[in-house]
Amino acid sequence: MALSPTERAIGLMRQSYADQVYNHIKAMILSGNLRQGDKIVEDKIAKRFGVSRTPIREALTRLQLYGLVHLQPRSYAEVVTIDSSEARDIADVRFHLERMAFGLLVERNDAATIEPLQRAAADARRALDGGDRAGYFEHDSTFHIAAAEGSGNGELALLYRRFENKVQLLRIAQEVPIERLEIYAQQHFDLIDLVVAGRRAAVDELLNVHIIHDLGPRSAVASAPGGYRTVRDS
Amino acid sequence: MALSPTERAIGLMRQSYADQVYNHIKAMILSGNLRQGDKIVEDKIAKRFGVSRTPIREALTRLQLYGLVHLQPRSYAEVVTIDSSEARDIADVRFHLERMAFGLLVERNDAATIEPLQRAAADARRALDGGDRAGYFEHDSTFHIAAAEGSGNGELALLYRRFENKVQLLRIAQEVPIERLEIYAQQHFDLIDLVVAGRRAAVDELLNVHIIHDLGPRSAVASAPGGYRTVRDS
DNA sequence: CAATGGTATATCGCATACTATTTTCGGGCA
DNA sequence: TGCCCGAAAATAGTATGCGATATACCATTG
Repeated sequence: MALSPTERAIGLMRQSYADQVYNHIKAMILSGNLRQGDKIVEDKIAKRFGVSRTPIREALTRLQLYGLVHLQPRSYAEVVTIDSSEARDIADVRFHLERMAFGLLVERNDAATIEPLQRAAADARRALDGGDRAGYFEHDSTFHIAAAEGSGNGELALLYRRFENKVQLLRIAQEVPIERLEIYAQQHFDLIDLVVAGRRAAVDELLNVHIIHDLGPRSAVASAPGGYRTVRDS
Repeated sequence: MALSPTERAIGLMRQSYADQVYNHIKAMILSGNLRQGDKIVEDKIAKRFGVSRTPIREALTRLQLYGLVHLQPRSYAEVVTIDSSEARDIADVRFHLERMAFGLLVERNDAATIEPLQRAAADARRALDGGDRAGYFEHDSTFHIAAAEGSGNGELALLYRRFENKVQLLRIAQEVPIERLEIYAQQHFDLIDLVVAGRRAAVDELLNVHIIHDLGPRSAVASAPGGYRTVRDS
């Protein structure tokens, strides 16, 4: 894994080993190659990547702070396991963060800001039509992250991007049936339409449906008049 | 800083050096001993603490992820500087997180959950009366963290505790005049009263005033009927 | 005197080695 | 047979050293 002469000659600043390892392990977790509860041993990974434990440890520290791995002091690390109660909590927090993001999107009412959402929504549908489940999840993430980014609030974007890791982990574990994914894919378009129409209350309601879906009752937003039924009914 | 025989004999599991250093630097930043933009050099800190750079680096990595320091690759680290635009963003995000927390508190309507808030509010007032500015900030933090903890949503509590670091950093930097702190201290009690009274809309409005205060216009929550004027007017 | 370039210094990134703790596992004992 | 204990293995925590890169400083030139 040492730097090749070519790489050095080109001189483009490569990522640090810690960065690369971080991205790789994260991808392994979020793609399901590493499952919840799987043991992670620094030495093993170090040998696998051909680097020392030092950058591995840094990567694991970051993964811990992003909530993807659990570091047991003096013992080994594990991929976090999310029980159903935590899943509820995550969905609730996510709902509130996204409500903020979409609220700002409605206020901005800017076509250029919406464009990445449309692209992601379209990509997600295409992936689903092609039976590419992992691809769908990818674009689903992109859609929601684009909303946070488009809000214009950098802190929200930052917070959401981090939080989204856990959401993705959850998505993997839940094994949602394909028919439900179809519904989600459609709701992305519906959300965009409602944002463009400036129907803030309806956006909130649909977001609640989209995010909390069937995790059971708790913390629903109060139903607003003129809520979400079929889109384009206004 | 090596472990004394006594410490080892007692056998109480001490924190790792990395933990201790993390806590110490964090405290230095949040107490104003380290100011925004101050240079942080691993080797210097290592020598100061009498440990090697390894645990220092781990601590700095964590501080970076909590948004308190900025790590410049291959160069030295700095305490983050928050400009006024970021300050706005932070306040906005904080408002939305706290609105969620207090909303759940209202729903729970549980005296035992409220108790820590009352204690923190009282402590804050006492500190302020005693002219203990740092003490006030401490208890102010405790109050809001207690709200997040009391929400019953573990993820929210986690997220908020992390986010609160930046809020505290901001508090230090802003040098809010003492008269304003007086107002904040009172608002803590008002918030509790509104929560107990179950007046959710009024809680939202007061939270907005309490958190966004005078940072300029943006993202205010819609004023609800029967909003916040003087407390106990219901 | 300002701008530019080059060299010295400061500082980090990573590898390696050692230590301390935890975990595992097998054998003796009730 | 089941359990406890101890030794061995596994594993993380920390120290140290070297090499790479960024920063700072100074000289040279226009």
